[in-house]
Amino acid sequence: MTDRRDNGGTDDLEAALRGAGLRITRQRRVILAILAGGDDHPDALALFRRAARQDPSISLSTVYRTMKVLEERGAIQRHTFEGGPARFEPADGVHHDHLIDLDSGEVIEFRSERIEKLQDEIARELGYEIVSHRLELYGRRRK
Amino acid sequence: MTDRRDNGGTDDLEAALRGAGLRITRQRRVILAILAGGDDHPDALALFRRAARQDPSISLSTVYRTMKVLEERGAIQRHTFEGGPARFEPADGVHHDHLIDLDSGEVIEFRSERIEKLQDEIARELGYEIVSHRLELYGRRRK
DNA sequence: GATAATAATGCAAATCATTTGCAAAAAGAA
DNA sequence: TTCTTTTTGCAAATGATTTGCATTATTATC
Repeated sequence: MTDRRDNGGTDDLEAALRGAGLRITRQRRVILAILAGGDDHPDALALFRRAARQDPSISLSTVYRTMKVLEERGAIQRHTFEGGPARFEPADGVHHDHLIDLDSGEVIEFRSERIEKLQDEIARELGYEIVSHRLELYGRRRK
Repeated sequence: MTDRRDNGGTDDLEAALRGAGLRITRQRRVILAILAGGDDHPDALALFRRAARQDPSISLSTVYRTMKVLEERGAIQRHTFEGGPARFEPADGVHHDHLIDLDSGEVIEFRSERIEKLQDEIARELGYEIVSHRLELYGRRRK
């Protein structure tokens, strides 16, 4: 059995993934724990570096491959903010949009029922059905 | 003097760019005309192919370089929709957001004063000042 | 219009983020 | 433990975009 320190509640996720036919490898377990543990939106390289601290043998390809699999299974969400590389966050189920701090790169999550509703209206008026959307605000702290 | 067929009103833009210290080269003139002429959102390669029809000597690097310069001067806008390469559109001055048809790749422009206002409110509440934003709806035609 | 100074071009090579082929290693089922 | 199949690490490939450099073209000037 692996160690029993708090893993941020990844056990059930692991079970779900295993149930979906995925193998829970040492590297996947490490990555899952990092995702569940952090509250930021790391990119593949950041994830790789953090993972490498726990398991120096892990490779960047594995991080990318794992991200792809997790995304397909709906376990994480991938965001590609202006400019930079893709950044990931565990899918908590509740949809939200993002405000990116242009100075620090920090990502703040928010949610607006009213905006969501307006988006639907607009799409409908144009004869479309929304499959997904992306709303990102880029700004700086007001002093 | 070059030919005098309709150029979609690029003359004033050319003048403005020249005034900003830019040289209006044969290739830039071609690219400008294409941008002004089409009402879609072509990517660099599409732009390159269209330009090559009028001037086979043009290179893809020049297209990229021109896009960068035009963007810096505010003459065009660059959009990077999910997945694909950057796509460009002449900056008409009026801000708008985009609805991308997932089946055809077609881009429909729209504008919602109410959404803009809500975005400002949200940013303000979070202690931020919006510098730019991006709102993209991805959907399919409702049948 | 000729000329000089400087910006822009084409090409190939470089870069960045990400993906992929492949042989070796590990996971899960039996 | 054994077998089958997935996953891994590594290196090489990819796709989009950028860049170095020698050459060419544009524009201000005479």
